[in-house]
Amino acid sequence: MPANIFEGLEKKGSVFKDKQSLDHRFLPDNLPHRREQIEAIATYWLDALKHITPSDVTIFGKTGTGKTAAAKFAMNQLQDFAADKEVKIRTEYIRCTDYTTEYQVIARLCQLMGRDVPYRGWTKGEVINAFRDVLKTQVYGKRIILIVILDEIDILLKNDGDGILYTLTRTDNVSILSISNYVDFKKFIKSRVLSSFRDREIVFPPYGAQQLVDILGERSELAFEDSILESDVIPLCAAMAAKEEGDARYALDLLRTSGEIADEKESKTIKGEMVREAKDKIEHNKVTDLISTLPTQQQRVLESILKLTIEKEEIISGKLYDTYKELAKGDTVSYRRIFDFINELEMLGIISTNTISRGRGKGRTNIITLQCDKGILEDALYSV
DNA sequence: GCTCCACCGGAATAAAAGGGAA
DNA sequence: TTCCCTTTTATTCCGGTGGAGC
Repeated sequence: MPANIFEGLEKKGSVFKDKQSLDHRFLPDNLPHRREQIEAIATYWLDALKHITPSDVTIFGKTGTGKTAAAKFAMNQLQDFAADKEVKIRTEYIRCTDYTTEYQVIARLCQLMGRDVPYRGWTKGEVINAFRDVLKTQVYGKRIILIVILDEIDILLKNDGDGILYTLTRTDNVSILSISNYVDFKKFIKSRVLSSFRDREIVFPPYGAQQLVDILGERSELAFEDSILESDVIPLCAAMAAKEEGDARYALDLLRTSGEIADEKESKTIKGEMVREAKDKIEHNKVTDLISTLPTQQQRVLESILKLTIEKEEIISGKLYDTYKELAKGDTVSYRRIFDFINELEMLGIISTNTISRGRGKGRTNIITLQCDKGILEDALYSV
């Protein structure tokens, strides 16, 4: 009987020196090709050091363009710089996928600033009052300045309306840095709020293949020992990610997964073919994870879509609902609900829809197409 | 008992584009 | 050919219900 099971596994060795630096949440000391954007943020925030509430700032850009990293980077720099100055600046980061309503965000802010607030039971007004009360705290004889980063704000606005912006913009020592994936997220903001939300916009363009190579290069120095990577690995990861709209997160994922595959195969080096393998694996995991967290009814909808796709039927919304009713056997929700599900599935990128009109007498319809691999979906759906 | 909020569905309204009138 | 009409469904609006934390 061998000793501890971990002992044997630990001895196996690994291509990684520091795997964490390939995590997309890892914040490196240097963000290649984002200096301009970070400086732009810093310029707007300069006011805070003079004790003026900075303008609100909005960052746009697709997934994996470094928005969150740049914002956090700027935030840390500001904190460092302000530390020994006679000005009290607080910066708080909130991801709106974790705090999905105005109430939750405000309550979270109170918590972060040391005021305990219950999750439920209080009215929205009470929480807002508590929040404003905390902000009255004076340091060096002046009020503190609060900079709130609202990451993925489009989710919050879509879910809960623009109340959060209304509240925050009307609190005078608060500045908002919002991060959005979509340029048109302002359509969720009503004009009465928009007038007080005078934001400066910063756009984060997708990374090009060469820029991705630079990023991966820096990270791989942290993550791997020398001469682990074969020369074509990084360019391959970069090229694949560049195709995915310049998504650096995806590029890092590819590199990390390739490394894991190398470990599994007990290979001393990472080869180009492993990147291709990694690509399939990531796709597979993404879909499987996503689907396992979906509510039952939504899975049924997806099942219906899969069934119709396999039968090579053109999927229109009416037919989809029929199929769904068949599959769900009585335990159904209304078409109204399915409509929302379809939207959510589209947001997740599993399906895509195209509404067309068939002309006079035939009306409108939605054509739905599956965006992910049939086989992967089938596995994910029936393996749970 | 109060509030928030996720989930739900009915009803009203908007939209697209082929068909048919001019 | 042009332009408006029709149809059917997409989409929005809005209010109800019930569980959960307090």
